[in-house]
Amino acid sequence: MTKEIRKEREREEMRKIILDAAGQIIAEEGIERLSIRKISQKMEYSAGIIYHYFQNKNDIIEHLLQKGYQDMVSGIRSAQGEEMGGDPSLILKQSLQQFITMALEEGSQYPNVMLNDSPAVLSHTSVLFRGAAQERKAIDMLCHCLGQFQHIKEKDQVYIELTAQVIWSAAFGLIIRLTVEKELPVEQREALISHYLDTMLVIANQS
Amino acid sequence: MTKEIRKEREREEMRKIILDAAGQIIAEEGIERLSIRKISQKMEYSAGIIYHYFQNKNDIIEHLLQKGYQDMVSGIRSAQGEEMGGDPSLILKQSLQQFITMALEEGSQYPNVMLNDSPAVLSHTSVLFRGAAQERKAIDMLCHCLGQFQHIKEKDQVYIELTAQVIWSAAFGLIIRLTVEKELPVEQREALISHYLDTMLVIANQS
DNA sequence: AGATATATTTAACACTGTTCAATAGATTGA
DNA sequence: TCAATCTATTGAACAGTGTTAAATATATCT
Repeated sequence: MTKEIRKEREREEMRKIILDAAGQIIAEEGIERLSIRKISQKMEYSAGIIYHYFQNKNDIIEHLLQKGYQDMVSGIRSAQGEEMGGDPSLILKQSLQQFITMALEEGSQYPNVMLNDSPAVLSHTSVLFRGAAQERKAIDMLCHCLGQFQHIKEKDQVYIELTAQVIWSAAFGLIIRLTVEKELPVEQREALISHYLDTMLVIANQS
Repeated sequence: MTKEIRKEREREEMRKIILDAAGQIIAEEGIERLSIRKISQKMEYSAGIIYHYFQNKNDIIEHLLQKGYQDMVSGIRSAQGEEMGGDPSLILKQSLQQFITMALEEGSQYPNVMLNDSPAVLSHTSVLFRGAAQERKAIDMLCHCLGQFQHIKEKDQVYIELTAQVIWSAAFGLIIRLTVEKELPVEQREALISHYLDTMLVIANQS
């Protein structure tokens, strides 16, 4: 009995070793330079073994992204947990701010993982949506937040959902933009984020 | 003299042959399956020759994307050219509608070129921004359009630019979303686009 | 201890993008 | 027209890729 548990734990440890090695390589050279052989080399194992722990290279990348995404969602959640007098505007603003900040950090920590500008990558942007049961959580949090605005209370659930989706998509587009356009000066980045937040508040505050 | 002209024309013809072959392969199998050897095979030339006409594989892809982007911009321009009584709301709505429609078409015509969900691709999303002097044109058109709204007239140029950027980013995020989430039912897609358009109009119509 | 199952390595396969010396073809000058 | 020059094109090679499968080592169980 306890054997299976230990075996499972060892298996999980090995998976972590692989993911860590991959994450390190991505951080160092970018995801487009990630290769199975490089991972195995960094792990000091042979290349073939990786396929006993992951289906393929994509599987590895998706696991990395899933984790990044999870961090972001829990980041938002903690932002919503903080006391701010129940003011929905403040909560919304803070949550979106937190989301964008974390996404951008994630994207510079694993440069070109969340999003990328090299030939081999923006591929994985998709995982932000596709793989992500986490995404649904984030949108639900947005819906809940929107439901607390005065004028939105009168609308139906579909309206709230659609609005959340639009706000969410807009955040996503902004993040891609800021990730891709590396040469954009800091003050312009901040102005853009700030204007985005203001604009989303306008949307939330009036029909 | 005329020799150089003809040589240049032949060179351009060869480049077109390469681009067409590449575009065909992408349309058939997706960009992640595009390879130099496949292009050369479809052209019925050897692989090496391609490097006499393009620097590398990316160069080819960027040329394809540049073209797609150009089409989109001129699509918006023609939408703005149409008569609609000078109503800025209508013009804005129509332009954004046109942009989204064309981007989604482009993305299904060259599946996974403009955007992609496969491991190897969303890479090229970047070109929508990076390579694109065209993008600036589109944003300028947006700014011009926004400048015609009553309450925006009073704001400064920076405000207009930022608003245009936010609207643009939001469109982009929406396009990615709709491109990636292939399984989303048509009516939901349309509801999302429609709500996006309404929301952008809200932004344009009040501060 | 031997048998069984699992972890790991090694070697191979079929690809990839890219480069470069060799060749074929056209263009030029004498 | 013939040789020389230049350019387009080929074919082979290089160093790499993801992935698979048989062989081997290691641990587990009877």
